[in-house]
Amino acid sequence: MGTVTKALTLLDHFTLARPLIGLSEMARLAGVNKATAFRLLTELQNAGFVEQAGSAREYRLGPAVLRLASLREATVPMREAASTVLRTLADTTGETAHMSLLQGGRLVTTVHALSSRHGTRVTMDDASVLTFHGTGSGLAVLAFLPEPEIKAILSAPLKPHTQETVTDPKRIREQIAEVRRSGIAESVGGFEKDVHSHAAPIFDAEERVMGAIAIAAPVARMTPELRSEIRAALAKGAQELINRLGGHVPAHLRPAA
Amino acid sequence: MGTVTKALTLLDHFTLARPLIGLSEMARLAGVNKATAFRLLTELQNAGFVEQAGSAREYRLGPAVLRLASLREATVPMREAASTVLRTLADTTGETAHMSLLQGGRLVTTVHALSSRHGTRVTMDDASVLTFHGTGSGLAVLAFLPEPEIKAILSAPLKPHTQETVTDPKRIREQIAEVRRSGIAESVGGFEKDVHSHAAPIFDAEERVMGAIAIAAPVARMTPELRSEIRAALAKGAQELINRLGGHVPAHLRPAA
DNA sequence: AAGCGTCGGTTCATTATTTGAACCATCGGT
DNA sequence: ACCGATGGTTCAAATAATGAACCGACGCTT
Repeated sequence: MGTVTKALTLLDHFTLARPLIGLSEMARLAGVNKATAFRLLTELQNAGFVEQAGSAREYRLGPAVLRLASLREATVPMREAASTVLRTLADTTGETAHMSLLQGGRLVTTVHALSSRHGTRVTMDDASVLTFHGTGSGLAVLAFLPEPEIKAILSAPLKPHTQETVTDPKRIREQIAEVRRSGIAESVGGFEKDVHSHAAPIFDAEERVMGAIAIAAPVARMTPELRSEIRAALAKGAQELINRLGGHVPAHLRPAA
Repeated sequence: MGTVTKALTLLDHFTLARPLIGLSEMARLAGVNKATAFRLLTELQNAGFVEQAGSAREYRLGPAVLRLASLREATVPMREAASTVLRTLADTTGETAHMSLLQGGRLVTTVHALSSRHGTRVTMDDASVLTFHGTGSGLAVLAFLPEPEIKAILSAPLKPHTQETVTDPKRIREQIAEVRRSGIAESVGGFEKDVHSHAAPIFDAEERVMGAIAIAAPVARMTPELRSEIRAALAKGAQELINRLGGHVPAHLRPAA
């Protein structure tokens, strides 16, 4: 692994749950020598990607990422496009909508929109990492990944998040076959208990899957009517978002739509 | 220079004016061998920091920066805090307000707020880089930087942006002395012609200057009344923002306020 | 269509950087 | 006073980065 990759990997260990990381802890998390971690963090710090916070000298993400994100958004206005689509989805279905994107082999939630129709709703955070096997979004993406990548993902150990998480590769294969037929993925309680999520894949200009949009509702509220409403809204929303982002649905999928 | 720093330096060459950069061009801009640029870009690409766009295979910033920015904002909600303060400033003064932050030795505009009171107004972009000598924000920050850094900045060649840009180190020294006295920096037409900008420094928890907030108005609209209104609003806004961000004004400055 | 310049990408021997075990000094808890 | 942890530093050994030259492809001009 190159040094640069290693340095950037360090940044992946910052999460919402762990926004501050000390030197030794970082070395442990990333599996590198403490001296190496120190040198890499120092370089990241000089570039403004991390900074040292407060008393314990722990590291956290720095302001440089804001500049880059601002530029990215100016170049590819994805957040903006997605958030209007998600807003519509959340409003029409009354449930929580979110978009996740494929980033370096992982699926990361990037934008979300909550509905205020119900007192209870599924809450979402941006920047959280989803699994391929346990979430609707994950299945939606997995179904349209190139076969070698599917194989790699399914042959690695699949951690169950809840008692209902499907971890048997064979059953997941069946699930993604169904996703390919219908264009919509579904997962009940696979990531968080009592959450029923539907998702539709998003494709880029080269017809590769780049992420998914999803709607997550409490299991208790799911009815056949809501289910078909959600699936219809998702299909429409996904198509619109793909258009806005300049993407294309693969040819072999279009007839079904 | 470390390899990581070199890789991150590549990212600095993406700007609003140049969001797409080809391999050879990047090598030229960054002053590295084409093979090196290729390897670094490939590593950045695998981490999602850049991606290859469209037909000419040019590179642009990737989606990974969005995740990091989202996390940074969750950890240090600076944009949010700043944008409410800037909103108030823009509303009370009727002019454009913006915040710039020190990042790796450069001053980068991070958030801005426009006023709708007048038909003409100064327009701003996020993520643009300001010079220390030609802008109000630059002078506000420069005045409170450690002496060695001031020296380094003033001994490098200072490019004039307009005919009115002050580039004589001696005169700049005088300007920042005045900034230290009053706490407010001022620059007329130094960056863009016909723009009169006022700025106040922002300090972090260790009393180091971390950036500035500024108000930019058309020269034609500047009157003694507006000027004192702006200076008062800026002083108040800066103090509030410093509080919200958990910073402290250096002890030797406080008596003056 | 031949020539030219540029592009993105690749190769490989040389070189310079990264690496990691061991080492400090410091801090908080027992 | 000790223990175990922390952030940070050192230096010889190992490894990864480097850059000149090269490739095929593309778009011009002649």
